[in-house]
Amino acid sequence: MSKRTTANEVATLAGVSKWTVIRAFTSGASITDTSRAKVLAAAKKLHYSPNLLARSLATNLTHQVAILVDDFTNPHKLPFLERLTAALQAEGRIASLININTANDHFTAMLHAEQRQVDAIILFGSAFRDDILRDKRFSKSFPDLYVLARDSQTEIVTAINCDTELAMREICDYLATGNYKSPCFMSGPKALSTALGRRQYFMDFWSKKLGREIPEITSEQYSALGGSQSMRNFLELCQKEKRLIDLIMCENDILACGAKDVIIHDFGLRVPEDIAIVGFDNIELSGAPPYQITTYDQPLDDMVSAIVDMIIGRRPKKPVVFPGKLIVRQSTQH
Amino acid sequence: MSKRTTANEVATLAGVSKWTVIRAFTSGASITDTSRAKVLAAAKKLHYSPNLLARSLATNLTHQVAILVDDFTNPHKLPFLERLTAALQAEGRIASLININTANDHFTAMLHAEQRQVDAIILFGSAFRDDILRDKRFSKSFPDLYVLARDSQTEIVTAINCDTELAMREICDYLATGNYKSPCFMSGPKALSTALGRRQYFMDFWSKKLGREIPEITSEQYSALGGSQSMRNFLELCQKEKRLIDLIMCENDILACGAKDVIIHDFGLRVPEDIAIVGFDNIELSGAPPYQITTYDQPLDDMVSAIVDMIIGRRPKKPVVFPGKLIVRQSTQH
DNA sequence: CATATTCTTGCTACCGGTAGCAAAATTGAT
DNA sequence: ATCAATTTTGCTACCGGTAGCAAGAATATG
Repeated sequence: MSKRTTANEVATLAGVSKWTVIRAFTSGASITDTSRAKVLAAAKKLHYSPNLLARSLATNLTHQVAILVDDFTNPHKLPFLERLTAALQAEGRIASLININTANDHFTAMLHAEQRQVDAIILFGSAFRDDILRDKRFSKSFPDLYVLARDSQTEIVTAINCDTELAMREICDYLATGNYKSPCFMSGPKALSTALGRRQYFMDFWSKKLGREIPEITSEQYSALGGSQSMRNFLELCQKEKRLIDLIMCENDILACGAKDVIIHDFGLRVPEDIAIVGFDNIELSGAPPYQITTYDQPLDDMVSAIVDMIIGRRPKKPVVFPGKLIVRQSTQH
Repeated sequence: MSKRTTANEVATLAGVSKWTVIRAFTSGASITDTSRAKVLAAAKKLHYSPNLLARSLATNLTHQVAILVDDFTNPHKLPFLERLTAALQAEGRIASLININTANDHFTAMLHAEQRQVDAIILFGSAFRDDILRDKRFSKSFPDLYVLARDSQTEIVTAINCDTELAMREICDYLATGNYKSPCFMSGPKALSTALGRRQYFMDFWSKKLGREIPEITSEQYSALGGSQSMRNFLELCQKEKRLIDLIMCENDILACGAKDVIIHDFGLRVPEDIAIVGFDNIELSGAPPYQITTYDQPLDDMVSAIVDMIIGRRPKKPVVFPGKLIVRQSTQH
């Protein structure tokens, strides 16, 4: 790669010192209009723009934010990424997307981000166990840590989330009006999904109401295929044991869509007459004609604004939850 | 943010010079095992790791790659991003995700990436008109430019794509065995989609075969909703004019899925008996039970490997196309 | 018009590394 | 043990900016 133009070169052409050049590119700097005009003309001619790398090194501020994602199968990630990048860019920040599915374990990925001096790290996925965050190999100079769309008990990270408690109460209270006898919950990859808290509330609510244990299904991953697979296994088991369920709540919409495919196409059952379905997230697909899943809309914009405001220091850095909105669709008409 | 440990501090603790510390962290550097051990022990104690920012400034190599995306509504983006980030990370590169939907126009976004000294810029979206890339404001020191999953006539960029010509020939030859009388093409946002070449081949093929113009529908954006909207408008027009179509090829799967929703649910038509549907990309959804769209599988891994190999210099930087694979599903059974 | 005040400009030192040369230390051959 | 060859280590200069001080220029005050 050929070298970029530097402030020194512009300075020579404009007949000033390099510091004057820099001042012309620093808002609020003390410089006369004459000098600035001279510099800007020279800069334009040479296609100069300040080297952000050098600036970052000197200021110890990169204006880069790392987003760590481990789950690319859930389409819900896309609108989040869209708004997050847009909001960060609007504040002059740039997002690095770090995939932590591969050999790169979480620790390595975070260390890598830290080596690049990012101003903040956003954990945006499902598999962040709190103990990983407590790794003693992390130095105290670690960038600010945020968890998006997930709860966390760790004081090291700041969790920005939809109000799970409220959401689940709204969902369960609504479902309670529907006379369901055999509800069931489908969670994502074990261990990880606990951080979502949705499962816990649902189980508690229904076991208390019905006075018995509520069955639980686990999906290997947050994807339609994962949801289909575990739904199929479970329904086969049900057939064998001659029992039935009449309601399934899935940890999120993409699992719910996968589950509905199997209920309808593999088992010829009706939704909601035989089995009602509830999801979470309100992804576009859940509203598509073949799915029509009752779900809960996460306040995406609020969450994104909050995290960005905290990162740029416009808002105190502390955990926050936002209320979402219950979306009732055909999958639970009663 | 508290400061990171520097090589100098480690040097003091280990009783060597800072250059020896650096050497301990540089593979292939000349250093005795004794010194390295001393340094590594001190480094561990102080949680030291080299500052990649400073390194980048000195070497003029950031190992950062910018991915510019303008279209977050197509779920096809997600698997691409997953593999791309994984492949880049495997080579020690990190990806910056730049959203160019917002006020940030393309030029600004590219300039921004250039200011951050990225080693390469990957244009991964649909709205990159070749004339934008020719902007004279770009200096010659601009990073390498790649276009992923799209063709380009500009010599400035290196296009990595699925073989459109071959793909469309396979699709059209297959469809030609099906006795369709009134085919129709749905493209994405005007102007932009021309670069995809899919439309052109399809139109040429069928207008030649049938000896008349083939109608074309345009969707405002690459999304299920966009596909639904334009399909609805078109079918309403068809009803009014008392004409019909029996085949629609959509520029990609997400449009096809949206189109199918409308055909089935809004108009009560059957697929494929009344209208057959073809998509492109082979996204997961196109294989889901309610959709079952005949499509064309893009060789994702080949494309990603190629672009990463070019970026790291393991493969000559020149345009390349890879063959994909026709996937016939229920939406075109004949 | 002289002097005090303010604004603008240039300067040194620094951010934390890298490159490559020179001195010091080690190794090997005689 | 001596000297040459090789390896290791430390050094200066540099990457392209920023911070903040001091000198110089412009403006305000008496």
